[in-house]
Amino acid sequence: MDKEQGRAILKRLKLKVTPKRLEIMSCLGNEPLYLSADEVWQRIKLRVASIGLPTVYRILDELVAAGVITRIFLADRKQYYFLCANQEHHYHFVCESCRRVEDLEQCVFGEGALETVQRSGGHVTSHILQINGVCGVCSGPHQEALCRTS
Amino acid sequence: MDKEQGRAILKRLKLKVTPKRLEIMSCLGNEPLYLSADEVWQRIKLRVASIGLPTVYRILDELVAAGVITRIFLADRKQYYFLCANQEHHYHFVCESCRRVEDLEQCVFGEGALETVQRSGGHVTSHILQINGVCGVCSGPHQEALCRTS
DNA sequence: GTACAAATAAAAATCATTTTCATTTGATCG
DNA sequence: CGATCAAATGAAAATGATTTTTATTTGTAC
Repeated sequence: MDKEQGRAILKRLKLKVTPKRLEIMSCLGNEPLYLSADEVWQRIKLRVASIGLPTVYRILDELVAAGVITRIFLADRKQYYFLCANQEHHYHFVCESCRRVEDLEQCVFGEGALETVQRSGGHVTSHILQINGVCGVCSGPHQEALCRTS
Repeated sequence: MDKEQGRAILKRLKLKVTPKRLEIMSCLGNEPLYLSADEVWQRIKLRVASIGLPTVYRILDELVAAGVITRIFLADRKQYYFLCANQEHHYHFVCESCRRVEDLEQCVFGEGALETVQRSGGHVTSHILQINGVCGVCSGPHQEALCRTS
């Protein structure tokens, strides 16, 4: 994710191309881990003078709403953000140890669920499918949780 | 869910049988909707003298940890709680309009996801599968969102 | 009944997130 | 290029769900 890609995405979304938006996209785009808003802020503060945390939240919300980044819910009630290069799959395996996110190749959202709802006249507006666990690297015998950030 | 059932559950969990725990289980057990901690509090306050909101949170956390009730995550960052009579299925369709929860008969968590993770040496510790939408009743032509609480 | 660990009340603290409002900045159009 | 205006931002404060702390009360087992 370079500046030009970021610029193109913002243009497509009809959002103004500002240095802070570019920095946030660049930050998440070059980061294999999911980050909290505060963590994004800490990282780009070094390069963008005087950006406030509320601005980070606003931009992250915009990008989530536009589908550019994914919001990840964990049990600590904090929200995390992840930019997935693969725009086709929307299911992730998130490692609770090293925070890396793996794409799940297969859509695991079976048809049965949709049918159950539709049969009774309802409709599905959204769903969350998130598989939590510990990835192969972190499960290795000698490096458990070694790659943990923070 | 009557007092005797609640008492049996607490005994099995090796938790003390207290009036407040019984009231909270009774409240959720007779409620077809998912409720916030505050809403549970509002309802049982009427019947249990002087129960504090922190106690409600503590008891709800215990019951979630024990698997008796389910925590529901919505976009408003509040946590909701639901007691599902069916202890066998763990997938729900939650109506964003009337807050009712429907059981999804079929396990929609495909094998593909598990295999992808296990092939790389990782393991799954938990997952969230929650389908949000509007149920058949609320989707009806003349009563959209009419049954919404609050 | 007694003893002791567990449960609770009450008040305050925590802290991620949002709001407000004044100021600045990017995009558009001449 | 400069003017214009809506959009974007900074800074500070507010919000509000949830948690912590500590002293007191209450189940439970003996």
